[in-house]
Amino acid sequence: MKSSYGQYCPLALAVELLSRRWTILVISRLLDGCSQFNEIHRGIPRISPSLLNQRLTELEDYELLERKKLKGQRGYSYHLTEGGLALEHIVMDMAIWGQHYARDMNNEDLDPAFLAWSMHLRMNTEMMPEGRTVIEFLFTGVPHELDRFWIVNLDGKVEMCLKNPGYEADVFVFADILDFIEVWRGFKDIHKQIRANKIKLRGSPDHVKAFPDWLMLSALAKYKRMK
Amino acid sequence: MKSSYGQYCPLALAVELLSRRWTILVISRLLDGCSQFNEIHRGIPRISPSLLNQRLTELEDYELLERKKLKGQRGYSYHLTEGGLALEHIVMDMAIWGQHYARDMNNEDLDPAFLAWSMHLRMNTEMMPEGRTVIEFLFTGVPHELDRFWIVNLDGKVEMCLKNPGYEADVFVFADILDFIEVWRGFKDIHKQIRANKIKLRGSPDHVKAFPDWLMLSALAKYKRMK
DNA sequence: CGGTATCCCCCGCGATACTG
DNA sequence: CAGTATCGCGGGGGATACCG
Repeated sequence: MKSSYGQYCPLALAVELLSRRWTILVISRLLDGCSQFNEIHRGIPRISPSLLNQRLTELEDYELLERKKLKGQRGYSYHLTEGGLALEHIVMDMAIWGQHYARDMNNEDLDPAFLAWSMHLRMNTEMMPEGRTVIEFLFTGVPHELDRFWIVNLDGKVEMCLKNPGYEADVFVFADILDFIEVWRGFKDIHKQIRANKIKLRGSPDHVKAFPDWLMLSALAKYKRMK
Repeated sequence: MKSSYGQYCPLALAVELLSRRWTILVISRLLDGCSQFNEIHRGIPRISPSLLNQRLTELEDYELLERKKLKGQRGYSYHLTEGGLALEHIVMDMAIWGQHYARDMNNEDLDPAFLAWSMHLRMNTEMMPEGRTVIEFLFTGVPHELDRFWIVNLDGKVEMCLKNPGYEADVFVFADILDFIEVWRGFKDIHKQIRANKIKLRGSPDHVKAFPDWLMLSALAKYKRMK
């Protein structure tokens, strides 16, 4: 493979693999515990299946990943090896660095599918009602096909839906996607944004009041932006 | 720039910049204290000047790097900003990870120019004679044009030469480049390799005896290979 | 020395369709 | 669902020459 740098330097050897497009993101999903193909894919919606498969194969070739045949169903289960797991603190530090210092977001970066995926992993189900709770998000500032999604909590098990799940929503959230993501990333305070009418909630008063506590926000929200 | 991932995810925003070819290596040289163009270039011999300049410009655009006009001479002085310096532990951890887990070297990775550059930064001048000491390395296993280089210590100031510096060498080192790099990286013991005749030294007995102590080896040599 | 400018090739990647 | 296969393009980057 000609991504090589022609140097024995350990940093160059590391970067040769890690700097391939999507690779770090794939590893990040694996570190998050995703173990099946489509599970990984949902967390990286914009990679093509063929390229995802290629990346997984490369990681396997480098012995950072093992793929095991699943019993009883098609497909494989993917798990990082010791070498892959050893990347955890590097990937986390890169994410924190990104939160601190990476460029500002622009409109191209506001993929709702990824937001939905992130959110469904970080709902504070302890604070949510028992049984089924359905939240419908309706965004402006995104293409029509992606302007809404649903988060469904059923007794602690949270799912995301990009298509109408068929249940009536308990809470509706209206916002410009940028405003919402700024809250999600910890740049703005949700209560202020609600008061400023940047985020509008509809539903029963109890639910609407409780809603802000249902969101744990991005795991990186606690790291403040530098400069 | 279309290296974007279409995600607001801080990790994706970080990787979008950091995973460009050569970028991490450029940052690494800057972290090592290289501040001028050709100084950086010597530490990354295989990048083309135009691409190096492009990478520096990108880092500047992302405000990780400042270029200041030099007074009294052409060119600029390059310095990492706070955001760039904040990458230090990430880059170091990646290098350590590479030493632990990256793929094995092969013949394509054994660039003598880079070895020379690495060595001249890590000579133990305290252990070397006063005045001028010239070491000539002669390697097998590399293209003829690059099969020798010189390391010159003059009272603690070490320079590397890819062309004959004109001084008679005090010590000659003959080795296959792979054998030598395995020592340099800490995979093999230099004394054993000398005894096994894998590394041959010629010169005055005092110099030959002292030579192993002149090398500090790679800064990563202390990290042992895993698996 | 310290960069710029140009040219062109190759292949990485995106898109899409397909299959068990 | 869990991947495979194919195809075509765009531009990233390698090589090289140039310039003050």
